Amino acid sequence: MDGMVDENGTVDPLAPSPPPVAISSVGVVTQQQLVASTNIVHLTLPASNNHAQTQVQSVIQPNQQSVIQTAANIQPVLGKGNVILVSKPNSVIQTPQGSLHALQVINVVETTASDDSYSDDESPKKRRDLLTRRPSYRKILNDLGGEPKVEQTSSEADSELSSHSIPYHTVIPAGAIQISSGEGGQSIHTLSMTNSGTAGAAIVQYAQGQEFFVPVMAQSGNITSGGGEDQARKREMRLLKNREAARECRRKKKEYIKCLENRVAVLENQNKALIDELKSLKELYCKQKTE
DNA sequence: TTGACTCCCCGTCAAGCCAA
DNA sequence: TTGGCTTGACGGGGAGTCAA
Repeated sequence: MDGMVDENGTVDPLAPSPPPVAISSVGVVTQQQLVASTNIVHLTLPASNNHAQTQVQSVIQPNQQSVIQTAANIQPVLGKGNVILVSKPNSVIQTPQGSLHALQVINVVETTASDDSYSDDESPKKRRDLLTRRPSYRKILNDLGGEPKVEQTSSEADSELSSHSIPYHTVIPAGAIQISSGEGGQSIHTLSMTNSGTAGAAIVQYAQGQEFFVPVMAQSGNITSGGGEDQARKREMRLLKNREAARECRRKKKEYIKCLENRVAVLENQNKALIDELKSLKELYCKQKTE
């Protein structure tokens, strides 16, 4: 993960917690996106004190205390008595300088069944289901809060996909259309539909810098002349949709793997912190014993 | 330069899941 | 029950690397 520091951070969980802070004192750290009911916390620290805007992301365990790791450059921002609010009580923020920042809990929305992928108290039925088939990446990522845009408007999807040069198709009504690509709407293509006289629609598939591909989508019994052609078109449609679905699925899978890797990093640091704590407690105990 | 190897991405198929 | 969606599995192709 960008900006995540794995090894430098140490946590002192025994550090005294500051008294509860009024919510009004939180102004310096802006929560741009804090999904209290999910496991991922996105924070954007505002550009201040000559610091560029900084993003923090952490995976919060559903039923555990959690650790938020930060990059080195946001330590000055975090170190001035600011409070980051998360929905999980008793969590800690881990920074390369080893500072501990107490967290105050606000707006707690308890996780519900959306956490069933990882929660400890799964019903036997759910557990059985998980053994037979994994939940979809879309569901997992929605649960994690990493993919809030389940329903995209077509324009959003257009801009996102075109910006990544992903081949993309869309179903459009019959008639002439204009498609713009690039910022500011330059490079506008006008496309006349070959089936504009029919009631059918067409599928437009395009990618940045590529030619248009405009197959005609057959309305059942409308254009086709025989069952064989109809079946061939149906197959073509199915393949086209599945192609898109596979692409999307792979994207989700990569995102899911990234989330898991983040979680591993967080847990490793948490484990390291707990080991350190145990060590220091042992030392303290031995010291007191000898006195 | 070339062949072997690896990695990544893609398209397709098939099976399971799920909402209507 | 069924049609559409999701995803694991499989194979192919392109790009990069490395030793011969």
